[in-house]
Formats: sequence, C-alpha cells, structure tokens
Amino acid sequence: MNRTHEAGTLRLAHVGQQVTLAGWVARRRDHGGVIFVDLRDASGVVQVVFRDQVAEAAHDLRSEYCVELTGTVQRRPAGNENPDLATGEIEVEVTALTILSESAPLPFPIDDHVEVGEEVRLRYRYLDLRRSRPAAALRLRSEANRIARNLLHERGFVEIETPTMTRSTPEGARDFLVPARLHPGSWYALPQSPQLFKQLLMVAGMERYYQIARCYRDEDFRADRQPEFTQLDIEMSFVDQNDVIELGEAIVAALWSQLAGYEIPRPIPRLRWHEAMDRYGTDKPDLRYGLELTDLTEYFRGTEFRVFASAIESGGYVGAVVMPGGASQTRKELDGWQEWARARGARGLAYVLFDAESGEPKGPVAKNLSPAHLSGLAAAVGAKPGDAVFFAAGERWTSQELLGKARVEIASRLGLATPGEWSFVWVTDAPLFAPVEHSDDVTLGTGRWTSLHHPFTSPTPEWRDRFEESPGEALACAYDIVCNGTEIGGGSIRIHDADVQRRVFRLLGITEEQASEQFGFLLEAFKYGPPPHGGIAFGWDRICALLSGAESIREVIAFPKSGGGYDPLTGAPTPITAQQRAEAGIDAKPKKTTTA
RNA sequence: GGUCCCGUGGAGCAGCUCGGAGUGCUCGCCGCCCUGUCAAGGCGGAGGUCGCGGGUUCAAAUCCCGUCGGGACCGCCA
Repeated sequence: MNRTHEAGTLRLAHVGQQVTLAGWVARRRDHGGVIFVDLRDASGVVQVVFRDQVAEAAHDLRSEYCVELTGTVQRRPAGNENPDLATGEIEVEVTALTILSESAPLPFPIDDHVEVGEEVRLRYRYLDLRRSRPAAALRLRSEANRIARNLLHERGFVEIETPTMTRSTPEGARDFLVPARLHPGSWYALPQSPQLFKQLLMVAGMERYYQIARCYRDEDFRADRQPEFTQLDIEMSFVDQNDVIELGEAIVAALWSQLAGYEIPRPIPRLRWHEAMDRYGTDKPDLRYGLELTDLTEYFRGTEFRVFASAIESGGYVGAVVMPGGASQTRKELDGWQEWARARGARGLAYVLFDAESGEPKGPVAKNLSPAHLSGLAAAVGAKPGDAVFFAAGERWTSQELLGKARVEIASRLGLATPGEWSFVWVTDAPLFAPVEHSDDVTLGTGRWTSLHHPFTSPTPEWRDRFEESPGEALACAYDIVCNGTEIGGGSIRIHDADVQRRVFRLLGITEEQASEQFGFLLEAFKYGPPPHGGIAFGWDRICALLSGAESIREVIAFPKSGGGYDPLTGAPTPITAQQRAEAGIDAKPKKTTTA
C-alpha cells in the first residue's frame, strides 16, 4: 500500500501520529514560506502543510498532480480550524513528498463551486467524477444496489444473469441488433428487458429470481432516457398481486429510509387506473399537490358552445383543471398556453378567468356559455375568485391526458411540486387492451386491440373468462409504482394458462404461426407445468436519480451517452472497416426468409 | 419526423434588440512576490477562425439562409 491512512478519515485522535497519504492535489495556497495543499482521495480531503525544504518541492505542485506524502498529524493552531471540513481540526505537517504523476492543465476546474457544461463534463467524465457530487451519485447507486441485494437475498431470491444477445422480445420498442458472423444474414437483438427469460426461470422452478439487468431500447432521447438503461428485475412464483406489491414496497421503503432518510408511510396508497385518469389525467400522478380534474361532461350537456357540444354529442368528454391565481395572467401568458397545448397535439386550451374581486367569469369562452352554466361553474370545478379554469373537450383519454399535462405544468409554474417531499402511489387495474389507434403498435398482431402492458399480462380474475366480450373494459393484473409523478417500477401477474394465452393472442390478431415464430420457445415451455407467477421491474436509473436529487439519469450513470446515442468520451458509435463489415455478414442474405 | 433554446480564449457567462477595431466579467493557465491560508492574496503576462458555409452591407459575433454540434419538449418509448 502507498498509504497508511485515508485522507478524509484523520481526526484529532490521530494527532502526533506519522502518516503516509496518497491522493490528488485538489487546491494549493502558496504563501511563499508556507504552502497549504488540500489533498483529496476517495475518502475526502485533508489540509497538508509544507514548510522549509519540502516547501521548495511543493512550489512545483499543480492541480491534480497525484502525490504520496509522509508527515505528522497536528492539531491546527487555535483559530485556524475549518468547521466546513470533517478533517478541519487537524492538518498534516509534511516531511516527505513524492510526485507519483503529473497532470496536464485541466479542461475544466475540478471544483464543486464551478458550473461546467455537460458536454465537456461527459467528454472528460473521469475528471468530472473526481468532483464530490458526481462521485457521490455513483456511490449512492452502489449503496442502492447493495440494499436491494441484501433484502432480496434475505427473502431467498436468486440472482441470475440472462443473455444480452438474444432474440427480439415483443415489447414495442425498436431493437438494437448485432450481426451474427457464424450465421451470415441473421442477427441477435439486445434485450429490451429480460421479460421472457425470467418467465422461463419460473418454469425452471427457480421460484424467486432477480437481476440488476441492463436493457436496450433504440428509441429517441429524453432527459430520463438512455439507449441502455438498468432495471432491478424481479419475478416470483406462486404469488398474487398483493405479494409482489408487498415486496416492492419493502424494497422502495428500504431505499428511501437508508438513502434519503425518509420513512415511507405504508401501505403505499393504491389508485385504480381509471380513477387516476379521471382525477389526474395520467397513469402516473404526482400526488404532492391536488389540482384534480373535474369531469364536466354532464354539467355541460345541452350547451350551445360548439366545441363542448360536439364532444359531448359524439360520446366524448369535457373536463377542466383549475389554476389557482391564474386569472392574473397576461394575455401573452394565456396565448402561451394555446401554443403549449398545440405543441401537445391539441387544438388549443379553452379557459375561463374568474375576476379576482367580483368572481365574474371572463374570457372568450365565457361569452359562449349560458348564464346558467357560467353561474354554477366556479362551484362545479372548485374555483375561487382570481383563479383560471382550463378546459379540454373531445375523446376521453386524449382530453384527460391534456388536462393532466396542464395540471403538471400549472404545478410547476406555481412551484407546488416541492423538492424533498415524497409521494408514492400504486396504480393498479390498468386496461388489458388499448384500441390500436391509441398506440400505433404495428409490431404485434393485426387486430383492433393491442396490449397496454405486454401480451403475457394476466387479466384480472373477474375478466379472465370473458375479456373478449368487452376488450376495452377488461382490466389487467398489472401495477405501476409512481413516485412524484415518475413511474419508477411496474409489473404484472403473467398468464400461465395456455388457453388464456391463446385467447389473448387471438384477440390481438396474432396468428399461431406468428406467435410460434416470435416466442414459440416460451409457449413450448408453458406446456410443462408452468407455475402461476408474476413480477416487477424497477427503473433503476430513475430511482437512483430521484434519491440523489439529480436532474437527469445521466448523473447516476458512470459513462452515459449524450443525445443521438453518441458517447462523448469514446466517440462511439464509429464506422467499421470494410473487413469488419464483410466478416460480420451484414450484407448477407439470410437463407430462410422471415417476415416477422 | 416536428418545435423551441444554446454555440464567444481552457471553463462559465455578458455583448447580439438598435451592425462600426475581438470589447467586458468571474474562474483557470504561465511568471514573479508573499510564513496561517482554506473558493488565499498582490503584481504582471499569454491565450480567439465569435461552431461551420453562404448571403445582405462600405462594414457582421450582431441581420438573413443553410448546415453541424449540444440541450429541452412533442411524436415515439407496452
């Protein structure tokens, strides 16, 4: 070992001891005759002091030189303690200095006080990670892994790795593909999740499986998305929904207790999916604030206002969300909301303002509403004088989703989503199927319906025998856990009955040939006594980002990609040589033509 | 596929509306000074294709068009 102690661990108790430390020059304060250097290693920072002959050598130290030094721990002179440092009561008087390696001038200062652009941080991520906050984010993630592993091992779970080169699984996103040199023209897919493998492990009798699994989806970017991301993936046999939810709560509670110092009140409340849509316009509501939606379809039945009337007559929906204090918005701000709504595919966002003094309803829409509808409106939506009410009218889900997004936007503008406050909720009983026009999912089947979750999700018991009668109303044995408006995990009880599975495929318009082509191996496995099973997968990057207070999941990934899937550090992806191309068999025609 | 924002010495920003010499701020870097600092301080210095290409103009960091790169959002992501 280069060192006898770690820099950040030295305390008054070490005074008088000779120590050898190794680390980096974080900062130097050169006074000529005496030089102070903040020496940083993984454990923290300690001030070291150079005088006399060693000071001459220390003059040449520069930022981020890697050094080893020997000296004596001393109590700092009275009045010179630094209460901001854990080691602030002591310092190390250096007697010998060795420069282990020098550092070129830095592309950006390694200083917690300096803001640095993300582009350059990621390009030099190994320097970025020398800073305390990025380093702490990775350490927190390591702790999260440990907490989950400990808990799952205590409960008898088996950690099992599954392939990263596999066959495409039917999950709706685009696959990353890997050419198979030994089978020119054929390709592996990187898994979008270990979904099918974990179900096979249940057939295999493992009963309790988990994995911190890397998943790959070739989709466009968002702040909370990476082309490769991590799930805490779990599957259990002989369980029902409540068993999986109990386990999920235990994991989330342990994480928040140990890493955020927050005891989640349990049981975590549950919302049925339709109730979430009706009240919050989303399947992942942020319950840190109210602002619930109001269904006004019945209230406005018979209105002359064409926008509302046509929605109601065509069997649609009219609803509203209140913006407290919103009546004081300028014309420009109100126009801004129209633009905001158009960016989200709506025609606009109708509104009524309630005068702050008189409570009088105002605005262009108010002129089109009858006196009766206007006079009861404030009470119907729960608005007070000075508030604004936004309306959406049209198809039910679409309108609710628009209001739901407006609700989030209102909360953000009014600062209602308090950082450091936590709200957890399970959203259960989602629809089993969605009409095809809702998802444009063309990868699976040719029917009028598509799976909202995935085609192995079990219907709830009451729908198991009759989901064909009313596919739009059938409910799934599925559950998502939501934290502060972010989905952090989700899962379902799976279908283990071959007949139910066949009926689901039939409804989805998946022929037996297609089913056997795409996941015949799973159906084959299910011939051999598959146990009832279900599971859950947690979005590990999102959870770690929430726990570390990060804006983006990039902060909790050691080497994240930037937009367009580009890795600013290695420069990947790169073109390949003609030889690599030929060897990989990329241009070869497959012997067997598959049209799946 | 679409919308918006950003691109100015090594880092972070201002300058751009309303065109007039690469102008400014904070930090870093180099040299010298300095014996109690801790985001040390003082003096001096170096460092620029204002992302790139085109256009308008007597004159472009600034106005216009295109393009590249980054970020956010919509679509997409069960």
